[in-house]
Amino acid sequence: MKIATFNINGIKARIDALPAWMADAEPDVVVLQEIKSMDENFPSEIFEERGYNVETHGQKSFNGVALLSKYPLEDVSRGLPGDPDDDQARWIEATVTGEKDALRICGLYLPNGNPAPGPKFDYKLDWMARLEGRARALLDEETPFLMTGDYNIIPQAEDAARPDAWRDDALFRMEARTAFRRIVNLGLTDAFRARTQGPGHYSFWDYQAGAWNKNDGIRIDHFLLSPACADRLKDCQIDRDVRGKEKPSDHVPVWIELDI
DNA sequence: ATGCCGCCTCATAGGCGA
Repeated sequence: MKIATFNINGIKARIDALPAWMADAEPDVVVLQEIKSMDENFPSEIFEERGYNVETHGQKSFNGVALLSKYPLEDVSRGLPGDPDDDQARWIEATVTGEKDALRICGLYLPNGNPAPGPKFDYKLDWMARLEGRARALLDEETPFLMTGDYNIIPQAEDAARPDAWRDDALFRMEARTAFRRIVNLGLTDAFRARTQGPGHYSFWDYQAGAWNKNDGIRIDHFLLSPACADRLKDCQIDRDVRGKEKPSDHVPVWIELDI
């Protein structure tokens, strides 16, 4: 089962590039972030015509996550538990069943948190505490699971071309990295780092200042796998070439292959 | 020190992103 995550930075702007990449990559499941669309305006038909089931959790103008899956999407749940006043659309989860086992797939768009310090950074840290709570709850269940999406976290210096430039940024500040590390340390596996070590692997390049041409990127789109899920990991890759194509998002897809 | 670029919208300027 091939599962991909992709922050598309607006479904309307990626109406050609997203299906083009999917036709090439042939993922079984796609976890989308920043659809920037309300549910009723998401062009589900485009994907349904290609054999995907579609579940969205959208909002107007900002944020928004979605699941596209060739397998049925069961027990769909929207919104990260822990704060009934949080109306930002950043979390969706569903169960898919492969040939061997069921898998709980959680799609997330973690808050950016800039400027830091400040209320937006506080919201990011609060959100990460809730994410840790959800991870703990899922670990108590029997179903293997993964949590994937745009984490807006640079885990280590090797995950940025210019780590010094990010030192005080909400994506790299110690409080944010520590919160991420605390979640991983529950027993989850960073799928990319389970397969590939060393610097120079990025999933985001800013539109500004020629970042792509200079390969001035950061790795902020991640797969965290539960122990039972990590046992099924066959591969994890970043589709970096997508950044150089026509009208790209500033993020590229990251995908895993699971024997499940 | 800031903007760079590109997304969005009760748009044509301003908020947001990373």
